[in-house]
Amino acid sequence: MRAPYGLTILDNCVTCPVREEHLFCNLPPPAVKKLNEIKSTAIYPKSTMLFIEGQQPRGVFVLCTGKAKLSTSSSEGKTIITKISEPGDVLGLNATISNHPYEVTAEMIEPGQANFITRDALLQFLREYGEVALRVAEQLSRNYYTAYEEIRTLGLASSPAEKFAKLLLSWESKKAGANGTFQIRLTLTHEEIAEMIGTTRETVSRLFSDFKKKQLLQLKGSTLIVRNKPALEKMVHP
Amino acid sequence: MRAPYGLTILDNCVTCPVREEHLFCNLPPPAVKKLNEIKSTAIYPKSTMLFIEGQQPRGVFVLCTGKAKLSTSSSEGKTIITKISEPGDVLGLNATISNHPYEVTAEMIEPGQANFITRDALLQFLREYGEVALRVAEQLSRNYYTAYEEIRTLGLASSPAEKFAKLLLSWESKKAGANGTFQIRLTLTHEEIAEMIGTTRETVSRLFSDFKKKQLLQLKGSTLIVRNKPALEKMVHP
DNA sequence: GGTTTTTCGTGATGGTAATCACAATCCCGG
DNA sequence: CCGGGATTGTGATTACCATCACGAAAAACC
Repeated sequence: MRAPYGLTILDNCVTCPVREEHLFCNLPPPAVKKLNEIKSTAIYPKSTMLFIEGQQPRGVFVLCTGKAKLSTSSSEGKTIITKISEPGDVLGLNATISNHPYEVTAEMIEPGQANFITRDALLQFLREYGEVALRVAEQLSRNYYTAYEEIRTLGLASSPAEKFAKLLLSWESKKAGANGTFQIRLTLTHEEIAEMIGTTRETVSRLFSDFKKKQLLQLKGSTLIVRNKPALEKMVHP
Repeated sequence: MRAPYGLTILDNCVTCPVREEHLFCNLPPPAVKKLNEIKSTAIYPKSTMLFIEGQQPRGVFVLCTGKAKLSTSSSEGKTIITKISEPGDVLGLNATISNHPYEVTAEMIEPGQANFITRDALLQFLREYGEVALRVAEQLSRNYYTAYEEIRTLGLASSPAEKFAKLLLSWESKKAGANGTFQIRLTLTHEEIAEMIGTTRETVSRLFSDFKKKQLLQLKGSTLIVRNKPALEKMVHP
């Protein structure tokens, strides 16, 4: 079974091959069966807008492969990226549950597969499987904490350098490293990084230069190597 | 029945004399009865810390009278106020439900009465009355949207003046006004306003001067009169 | 009522990062 | 392999606001 863009469709993708803390993982078999009935799977190319800030919620997307960026914009075109979603994440949950307009725009930045579940089907499903509703509440709560962390970053950090350091550190978990060193694949542009920490593209460029000069950082192709994690941590809590 | 600080204790305060959208209002009588059994009512003087950021959640406070400010601080002492809570608000719900540490500090800024419900009792109560659990999910979702609005304010507004205008406008709902004019009681210090919009006390002082000079604002004692709402709106969406 | 503490107004100064501008590079598609 | 749009590096300039500093005013406290 071949899909466009050279990606293979995963059949059992609602219960993605992902970590167990995710919303639809480790469910009782009947719930999984039902989920598979109401989902619709598709492959989305890069730059696809899954949904746009302000739209009435149609339902949720469960990301199986690829990445999506969540952002919100002002009328003047200024944009902040609030999250880079990864496989296993559920997009649009808040809006769908509360029936408020989507509060963010979700755009694929790496092509990938996602399952869509309509609002009606999801609500019906939740009514049927109460234990999943509880998981939803927990997920909403986690979203809330993420939002709060963003508030702390934007409101409490005093300089772009501090926010940049914080962002770098937040990337560590992905690939556990050793003695104060870790590396990750850098898939974001400077522009996008700027939108994540509320500064300008030029400032991000200069931050990269500075951090390289200070031996905090190293760039090999698209692999970013953090060489001095303790120093970054000192910048965040000065 | 007299309480300290010249306030009268309201007996039926879980179902406060407040608007209907609140968490514990319009419940079926048995639920109300149960609530009255598990709550404990007290009057808190000004400056009381109901709970502090980072503490393990003990339970929720339902504010009946008075006001509380919710804030979060960095290690260097910089503080942002994320919300001024009013009668009817439920404080500490997210932390209590998810059993994460309180993400904010709640401090009374006007003395008032609140009902405390321990975490265990609340969870037990929610298990017993499923329909209330749904209300909780909705409340969590509302909290999330509030947090998101804060992110937009901190991340997208370009100048302190814009944030200040936005804050003033957000105060309108309290007392519906007429033709582009409304007034409110101003109970916050300049310092606190600064912490709400992420700037300094001095800048807030200067903003008040500027806005008065531009006829946007007027101050009579502690009553703040907004004289030109359209102009403020133009500042927010330039 | 007088004293202390908190809050407020306003000037002077400097640093920092936004803005503008343009060249260099990278990267993808044909 | 080549061309063109996207991305990145970096200098020069400037505006804006944080910071410091201090006195005045207001509020809280005995």
